[in-house]
Amino acid sequence: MTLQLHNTLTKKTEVFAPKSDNTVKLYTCGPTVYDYLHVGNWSAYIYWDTLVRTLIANDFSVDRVMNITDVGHLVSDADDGEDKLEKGARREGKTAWDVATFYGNDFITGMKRLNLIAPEHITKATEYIPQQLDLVRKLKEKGFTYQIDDGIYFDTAKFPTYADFAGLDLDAQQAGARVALNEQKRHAADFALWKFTPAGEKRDMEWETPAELVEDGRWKMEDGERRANSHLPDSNSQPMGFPGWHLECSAMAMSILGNTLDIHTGGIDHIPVHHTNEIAQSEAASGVTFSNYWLHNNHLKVEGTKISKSLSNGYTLDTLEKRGYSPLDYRLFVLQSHYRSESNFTFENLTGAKNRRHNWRNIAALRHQTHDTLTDDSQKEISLRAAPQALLEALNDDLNTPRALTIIDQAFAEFDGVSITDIHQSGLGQLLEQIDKLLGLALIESTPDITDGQKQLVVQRQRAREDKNWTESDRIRDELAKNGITIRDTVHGPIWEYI
RNA sequence: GGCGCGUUGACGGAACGGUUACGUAGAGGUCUGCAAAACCUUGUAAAUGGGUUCGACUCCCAUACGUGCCUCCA
Repeated sequence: MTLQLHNTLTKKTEVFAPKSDNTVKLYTCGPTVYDYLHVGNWSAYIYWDTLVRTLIANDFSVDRVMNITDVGHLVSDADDGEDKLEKGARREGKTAWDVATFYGNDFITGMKRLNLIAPEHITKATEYIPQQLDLVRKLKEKGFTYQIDDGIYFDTAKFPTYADFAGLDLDAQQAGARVALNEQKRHAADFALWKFTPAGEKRDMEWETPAELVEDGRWKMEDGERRANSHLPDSNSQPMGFPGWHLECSAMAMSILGNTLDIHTGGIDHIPVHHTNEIAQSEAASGVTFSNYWLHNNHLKVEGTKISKSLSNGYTLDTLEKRGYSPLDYRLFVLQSHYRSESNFTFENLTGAKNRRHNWRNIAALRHQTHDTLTDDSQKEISLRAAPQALLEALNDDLNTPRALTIIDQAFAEFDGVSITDIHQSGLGQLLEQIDKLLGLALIESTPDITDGQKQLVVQRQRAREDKNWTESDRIRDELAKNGITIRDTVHGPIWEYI
């Protein structure tokens, strides 16, 4: 089965093929780094990591850009539209630059903890200001922009297919809007490409607005005074400004990957605004399709409700670890749900995933305790041998991770009650490699062999048991337990496991 | 107010117009030096009400509940 993906653009599940050659140009909307990422944020990156791994397993090479939004993303419910980074800086008594660096680094570290493959390009919005200004320039030249007091806006009416991607009914939305619109905007859906720093303010992050982008006379008043209610600064200075949030993704994606991407991924919440705007500004500038496939992950709820600051339910990786869960336990938890389904996080559910991973690790440890059997061409272990391919097929079916986990359970179930000498070492090893390759669970890395000394103890304990020297055998068992090893006594002999 | 999505057993969660999903947890039993594991058995899931069909968890309609978006929010 070839790879099929559900494409938001066509609303269908389609066979995937990159536009040209074998390289997949992939763009993933990254985080805004004004705070720690919570479990909901991470779930998206786990799903897109699975996409990358599936592409690689299908012999594609992947050229991937992920942005880090470190400027321009405005907070909600604020008519003055404060920048999240600037707000975070005030909260912590730092500059916006410090805040962005701190949480940006935490994001990179978190990716490693979750065993996520690093994108080829991780780009910060602040490092692509010239490219973003170029895009504004191009849009202005083509007549897609207009300027009002607080910035340069994209005129959605000039882009007739604006509402198509999300299936929006713009008139109905405008009629039912809850918040007063910016009176100067021509349409409610118009969005800022470039915002001017409000008059009298000094932002941590701001750049000079190139003169040719600013409509003449808008900020230079004849009498030298700035216009009433204007955000523009005094007459003699060039207006300072910063990019609108949507602009960065288009600018970075196109300047690195070219005008047309193969796949663009992001959260389901981005469909009506952010991705709609990306498409509009990108295609207006380039004249070609921005991305051939769009993939969207559904949201994770926590204890049945939306993750929100006020509920303090946005658990971080650190919170999970303090409660005794590895990031990989969380990774397995996320994979239990399909990326397009809404899922629910509870610690009870996370415990289920943790126990499942623990059981899997002990299956993985069997490879240290068995050997290739000479007569391995028996009828046994049929699904063990078929499992690596079945696993890939499950993921090729629109990243069906829940089915992939079932396949693993069924393959592992063949070891139940089987003599350890009947387990085919290389067959098990190949399956483990495939699991780690596709699902990033690090089963091999997290299951080291025990030491020679510990192996000796296992043998000694077995001898003591055969001599019915229970005191000695229990003593050895306790000693092993101190090192995190336990023994299962089976009819076929002892098997060690991690506690 | 407008537009959309969802509702599967204790919990999580798939597939499928007719066959045990699977996992985690629970109960009973077998086995066992003890323990653990393993093995066997077990609970009679599809929000509610209609409809289509030989047959629906699966298709259609309605209701209830939950939830998302409509702002430069995400």
